[in-house]
Amino acid sequence: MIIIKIYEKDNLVIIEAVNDFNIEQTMECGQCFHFEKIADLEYGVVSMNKFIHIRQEKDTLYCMQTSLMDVEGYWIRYFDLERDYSAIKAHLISTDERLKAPIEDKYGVRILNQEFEETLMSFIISQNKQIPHIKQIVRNISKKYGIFLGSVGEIDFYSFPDICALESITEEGYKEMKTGFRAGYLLDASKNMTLGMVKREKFDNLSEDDARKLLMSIKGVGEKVANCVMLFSLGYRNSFPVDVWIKRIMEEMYFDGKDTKKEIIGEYAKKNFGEYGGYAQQYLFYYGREKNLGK
DNA sequence: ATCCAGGCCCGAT
DNA sequence: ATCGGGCATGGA
Repeated sequence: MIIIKIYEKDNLVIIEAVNDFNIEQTMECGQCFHFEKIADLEYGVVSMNKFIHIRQEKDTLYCMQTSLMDVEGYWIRYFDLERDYSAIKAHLISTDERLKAPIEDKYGVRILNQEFEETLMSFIISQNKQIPHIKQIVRNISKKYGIFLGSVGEIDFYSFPDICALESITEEGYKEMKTGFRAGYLLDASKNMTLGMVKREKFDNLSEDDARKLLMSIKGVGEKVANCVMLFSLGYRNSFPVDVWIKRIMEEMYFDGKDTKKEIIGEYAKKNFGEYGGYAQQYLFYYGREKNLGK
């Protein structure tokens, strides 16, 4: 049972008694590309035409440039603060001792509930790119096609274009955003969304396999991107994306350092981590990437 | 300079 | 079914 206290004071929204949460770990672990670090444990975050300026001190979150309504109605769920991560972590460690170090080191990671459209577009952009480049492209697209939401010092924040705004972007437009060969993929994704073949509501009652199949009907969306979208925006917390990093990390930790196909790694995760696969993946990914595991 | 990045498509076996 | 080359762009 999770009990957090939310109230308004001096033009701030304060969230108290938050456990298993670290704003830096949650933002920097690689699941999200639309935020800026302001200072230690202080971030500006954009999602769904909303902006929040948030600072953490121990188990208290100070929310600025937002409202009580948005914190209660949107950000609590965005940061996944209503979920009992102590139980999740205890379960994972009890099923696999090897997860203990990653989980204890990255104790404050939470899987965000991100907006579907932006997440899909962002992870299409992510292929064959490094995280800073991905952030830069998302920033550029938002600045050109989104809406100004606010600023902190010199840093301006813009919304990622909604479906309506996406409709106006051509393949040339995406290329101007330096998306390279992904421009055609992005166009196909936005067409699928504006024409209604792929939209958020369609996933409400879809099995994991059907959801993945639907996402992969978009050109430029393979298994890895589909799994990321499912995990980070559609609530499929069992989804275990296997990228080059997770492949290396899993080979080192679970396959005796031997070259192993992504498919085999995915099957291993499904069998051993089950419903908690997504959490395991994120602890392993963040921990392993920072420690350069397998390289 | 060469290599590679939170991959995927496509054509050749 | 599986494998490898190619792909835009930018940083190490």
